[in-house]
Amino acid sequence: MKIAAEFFKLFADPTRCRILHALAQGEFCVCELVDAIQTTQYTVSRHLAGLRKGGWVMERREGTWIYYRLTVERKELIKDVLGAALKHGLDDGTLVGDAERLAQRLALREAGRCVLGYSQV
Amino acid sequence: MKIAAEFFKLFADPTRCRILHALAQGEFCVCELVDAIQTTQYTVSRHLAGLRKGGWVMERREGTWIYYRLTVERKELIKDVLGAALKHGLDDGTLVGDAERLAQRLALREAGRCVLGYSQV
DNA sequence: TTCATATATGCCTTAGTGTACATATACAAT
DNA sequence: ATTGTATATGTACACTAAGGCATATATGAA
Repeated sequence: MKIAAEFFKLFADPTRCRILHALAQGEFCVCELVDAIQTTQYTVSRHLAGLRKGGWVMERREGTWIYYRLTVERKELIKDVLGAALKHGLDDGTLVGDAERLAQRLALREAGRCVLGYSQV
Repeated sequence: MKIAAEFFKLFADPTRCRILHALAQGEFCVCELVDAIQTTQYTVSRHLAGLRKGGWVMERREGTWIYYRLTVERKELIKDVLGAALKHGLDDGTLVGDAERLAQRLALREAGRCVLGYSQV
């Protein structure tokens, strides 16, 4: 039973919920997530570390950038559950905003530039 | 955004997850839930109090028994999300066992008897 | 009124968790 | 080597939350 509870715990935190929703739409590097989720780098990194340890996400290095994506085995589960919740209007607009910011970052990625949007050295 | 996180937090605890899954299948009184979930009375009562305050469940008194059920507005949301998770095999058998015990209690209810199965006076 | 059953709750301890700050590591370029 | 960028992590702190224990409340019966 703890399996189910552990699973739902993934979405029980706003930040992690936003990260998972972003990754449910594609592969993103940490700085892109930081920009989209509008939080600090170490917060995102920590959540990703936990998700990685739990086998929910995979990483792929490309230079200094590290791209994260949902693992194949769990991708559908996550998308289905998130979809079921969103179908009932559980998003207050935050996830939509995240998606827009992610789209903007994707444009920058095309230009080969990955600029940190957060102001913390 | 906190709305979604708060919602998923409902299922982030094994006991509460089992209670909600039980209530997703019908209306049950506290002692029936205690028996099915196999925990203490005050634990169930506490969770139900929280769920009531959050507007997730409704109560209906009948003598000394108090029957709880999911509120109409949120019933489908809960069932859909739980269903999506269970579809991917997230139950280790616990929820199935709970359902069986609930069925047994329903038989007792027919006989007009609601006996506490937990041994704590 | 007294007793039995069913449910709720105040208090406490404990475990878990999310974030902030600082720092460390990894890679690329000059 | 040094600098800059991107990411990870050790430590500490604050906060939440779940369960145990005792007790209170509510209803019904004798």
